[in-house]
Amino acid sequence: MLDIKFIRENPDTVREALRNRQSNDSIDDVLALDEQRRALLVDVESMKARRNEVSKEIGRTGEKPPALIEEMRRIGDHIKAIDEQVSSIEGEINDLLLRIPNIPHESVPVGTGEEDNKIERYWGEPGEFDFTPRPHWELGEALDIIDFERGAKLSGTRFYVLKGKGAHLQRALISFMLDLHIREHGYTEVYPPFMVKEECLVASGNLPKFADNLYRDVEDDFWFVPTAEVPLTNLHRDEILPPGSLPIYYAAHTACFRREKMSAGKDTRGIKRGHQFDKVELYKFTSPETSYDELEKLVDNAEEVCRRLNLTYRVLSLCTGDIGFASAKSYDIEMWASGCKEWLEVSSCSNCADFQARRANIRYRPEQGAKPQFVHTLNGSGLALPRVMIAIMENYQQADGSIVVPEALRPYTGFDVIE
RNA sequence: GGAGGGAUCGCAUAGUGGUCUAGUGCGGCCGCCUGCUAAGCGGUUACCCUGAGUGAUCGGGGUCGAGGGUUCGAAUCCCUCUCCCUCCGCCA
Repeated sequence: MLDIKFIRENPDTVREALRNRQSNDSIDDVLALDEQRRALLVDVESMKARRNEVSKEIGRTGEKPPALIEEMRRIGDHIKAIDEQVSSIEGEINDLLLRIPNIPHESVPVGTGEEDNKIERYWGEPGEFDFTPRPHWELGEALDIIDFERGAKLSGTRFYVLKGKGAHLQRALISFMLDLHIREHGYTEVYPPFMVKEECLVASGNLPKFADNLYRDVEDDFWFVPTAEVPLTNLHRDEILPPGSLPIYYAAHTACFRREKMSAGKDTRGIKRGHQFDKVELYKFTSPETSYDELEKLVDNAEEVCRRLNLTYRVLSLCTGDIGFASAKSYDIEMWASGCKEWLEVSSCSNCADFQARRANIRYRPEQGAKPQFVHTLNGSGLALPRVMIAIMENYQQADGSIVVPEALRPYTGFDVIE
């Protein structure tokens, strides 16, 4: 969330940021409430000061003049009443702040939607085929490595079963990606819970606004993670990291669970958008000074996966109208898929600056004795499994319907071709 | 799921209604002393909100797991919750 002090002091900057995001949010209410709150505080705190003074005096002397006790009783009632007002106003302020999106970084292109995203670079060429390349759902069924029918039997629409070499290929990809990031890019592997408490999703920015894309267990207040970003953000919640601890790099493989209600009917074919999918996530805690450099490195770490797999991709810088709620700046990586002939989003890499850190109360001490500051948090997929599976299947397919396994994965699969 | 015990300043502990402005030890930091180191001595040691000031700063409020309650006054008494530990049950 945004700092109320920053909003108070820079209302026009915030309003412009909201406009650029195509957001209807207003900061007028929050500013008015903030002013009310501070006025009440001045009032109630002077009463508390008086009460403390008298209590101390009674303690010291042991005398209890009835008139004074009577005054204190009245002051006590006033304090209680105003405290209740303050906490109710603080609740309102907080509710409002939690729904205001992050301010885009100055380097983010201004635009209204997807069409204004800026293409930063391309890598590789769309493959040439001397036959008509088939979409992955046809290949997957023919090779008996994806079972859509039984997936639906078990769990309904948007579920599938990976089988045989299909399941093995995904597992190989996961190990390959994790090993790359851990051995060569300096990340620490993390295996987090897949179910977390509500407060974790507030900290990450998924709640209160995006509850309709989340699965939950009401009885025990467990929410299924929509991405490993959620538990990773919360790893250091309510901590002050000691000097010298930044940057911290984490990589985690988890399943991700999403309702995808908003996009009902969209992308129902194949494995592009399921309710459950696996992802290797990259996450960084950094100082504010380095976070934008760290974002570039993070994107490059994710791109390296594409390059090692020899899969054609492009990188987009998302415009103000398209970046996520918590993000100050985001790059998407899209892989070309020859069968369905589209660019598939396999990674979204974001610098959330101090937006999540403020919600999660994650700070660091720049040096011994210095004041704590909010860290910057960054996240990016490295990468999302199903769409990489699609790209491999469709781009590495042969005329006979078999699929060649990318060189880099063979140590992990033990087979060179799926046929 | 049942029974019991616990949560205090970075760590360890003291504190059972007012002199707690939370003590002490360890660790950390600064200084002194001493050829060096160690020891010793002295000082220091959290976070949030808010008011005044251009500012270094100064004042006020709050925080003893969280939230409520009793009281003029709560680390301390009462209630609810969370987490940890021990035992029993169940279980991969």
